[in-house]
Amino acid sequence: MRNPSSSSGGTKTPCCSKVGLKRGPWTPEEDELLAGYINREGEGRWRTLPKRAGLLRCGKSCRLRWMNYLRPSVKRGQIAPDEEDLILRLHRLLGNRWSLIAGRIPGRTDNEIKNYWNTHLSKKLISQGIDPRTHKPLNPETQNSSSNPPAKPPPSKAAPRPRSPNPSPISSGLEETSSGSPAILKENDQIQSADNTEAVYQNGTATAHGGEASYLPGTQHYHVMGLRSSHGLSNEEEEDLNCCGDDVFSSFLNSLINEEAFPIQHQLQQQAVGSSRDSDSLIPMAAAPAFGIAAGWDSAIMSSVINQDNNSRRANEQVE
DNA sequence: AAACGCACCAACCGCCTAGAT
DNA sequence: AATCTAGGCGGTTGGTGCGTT
Repeated sequence: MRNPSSSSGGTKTPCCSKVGLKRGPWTPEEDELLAGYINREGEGRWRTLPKRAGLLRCGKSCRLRWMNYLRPSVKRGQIAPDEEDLILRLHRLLGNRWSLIAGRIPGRTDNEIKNYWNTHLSKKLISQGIDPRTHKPLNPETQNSSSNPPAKPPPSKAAPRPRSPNPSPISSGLEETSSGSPAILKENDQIQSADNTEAVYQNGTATAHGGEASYLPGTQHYHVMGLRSSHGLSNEEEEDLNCCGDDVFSSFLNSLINEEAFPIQHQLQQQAVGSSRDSDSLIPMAAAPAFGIAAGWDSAIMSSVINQDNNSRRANEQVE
């Protein structure tokens, strides 16, 4: 499928030097070998798994095949309307954190959700005049006339799907500031929000001046805004989080996901927009109102989702 | 019937982080 | 502290099928 020698100059991981390894679509025989081996021996040690299982594949390829296709818990078939709705809501809150989104939709993989987003939902939003990245109206004028139907027609069919080698810097409103630089909070970092609310991240606690105080215990080195993976928490930290309010965070997220939360959000956003000239701020709806609140929401959301992610992973492990 | 273009999605790539040494 | 290894993530690619011309 791809030319192995085409990798450009950068450092190669051992896995990338796949000399004599098979690539491309998996055959039923390979699937059987892989599934059979994992059912006998369990997941893990992906690098050496192919050899032990008698496969001429790299470990990454095996892992991907198992995770996205062969796992018993993977749900096949069409995305249901309620799943689609959930994806939309979660994406509005989380941006392109596909694995986190997938963690809240049982049986769906991050790859599947990512593909579905790129091929269906982003187009759907565009056709509704909504920017799929920010979930804001594409045409600023429609922002002032909220009751109007989407005025922006979808781009012509000729518009190619995004394959740019230099994708837009805005991958997610949650992790980008209006200047386009990642908003990754470290200890004592300060962020100036659109409404001049200052947020300070101190010693694992995100606080806000001029906004609502918030908390996120035990995440000193975690990317609160620019969350990258779910590995930020040690087991102890996870336990801490679990014992001090996973349920609260989870239900909080659920309430954000649920329809009834959005009127409040919208109201707050209107206030923020009204007090800010930066109406193009990339902070998404969930984070737009006042940064102080947003920081708390983000933290809560991230925390909740991380735990949900871990919980579902544990559940999956138990099932398997 | 053939050629063409588009949409879909499985698979790959590069990069990052955590843990081990 | 530095280096290595493994696992995981998001972005991107390209094969394939299907509809249109």
